[in-house]
Amino acid sequence: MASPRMKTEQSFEFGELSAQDAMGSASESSYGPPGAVFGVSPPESSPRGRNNRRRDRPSWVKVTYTPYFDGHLWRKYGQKKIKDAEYPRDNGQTLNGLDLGGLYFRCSYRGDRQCMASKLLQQKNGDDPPLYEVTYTYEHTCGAPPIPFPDIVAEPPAASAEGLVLRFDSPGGHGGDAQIMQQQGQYQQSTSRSPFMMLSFGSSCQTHDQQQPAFQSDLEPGSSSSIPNEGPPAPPPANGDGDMFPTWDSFTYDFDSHVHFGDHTRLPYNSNYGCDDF
DNA sequence: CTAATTTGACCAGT
DNA sequence: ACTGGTCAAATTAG
Repeated sequence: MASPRMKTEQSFEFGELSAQDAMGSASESSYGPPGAVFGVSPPESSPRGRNNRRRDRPSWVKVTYTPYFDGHLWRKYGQKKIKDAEYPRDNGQTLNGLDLGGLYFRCSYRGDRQCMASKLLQQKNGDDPPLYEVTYTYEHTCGAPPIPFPDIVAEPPAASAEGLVLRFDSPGGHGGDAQIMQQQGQYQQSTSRSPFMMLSFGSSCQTHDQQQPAFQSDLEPGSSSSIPNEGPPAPPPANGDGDMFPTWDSFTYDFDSHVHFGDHTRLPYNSNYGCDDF
């Protein structure tokens, strides 16, 4: 074959979406595009850009400490050193000795469900617990509900302590709480392959039924953001079934005392395996 | 063996 | 022309 590249990408257009979340400040973040319109036609047209100009693509930014834990399974499909990126990635570490400023991920179900959700990770600062800016593009159309995860409470190292204490509180009492002492720039790596931070918790992943038609998200329990998607904004905590968490992607950063982010996910993008393993 | 990750190249958008 | 974003082949890990 002489066709080296055959790309079949998205092609629907959106009005205009810009990152209005956690812009430069880790005060709040949302997983779902604040004003995005979902449920658009599937991709089927110009291969790589045409109707879906980069500018027209729905995207929203999220600042988090756990870019890899957002409740969805991602597959890395590329990385690029962004010119403006000052920080390569994890605590100054490089991937295979490579300095990169952006990691590109796409939904693992893209091939199966034509889910074109993707995200771009960019380290925001070089702090000890590096802050990442995650630029999400397109909503998840795979229908895969975000994987429940306990709330994470990151407390800054004590006056004399050097480690970072991460507390995983389970909202619904899923028995998912653990304390991880993170030593200076020493994340626990699961596999020799994944250069990213991986934390192991003893939380049991719930068998998330596929009742969720489509992934939902909300900013905060208090602010009823209007997501023109469907269904009410994340219902109360997993009181009964535990389908979803209230603040799935809410994340509050308190420099005053501690970091609070309900950014839950289960496993690193490392694999496709869902919670069925737990 | 299968699947995911890595890496360089290519293409599109700005 | 440059940068960013995506793909696809190769490699590695599980």
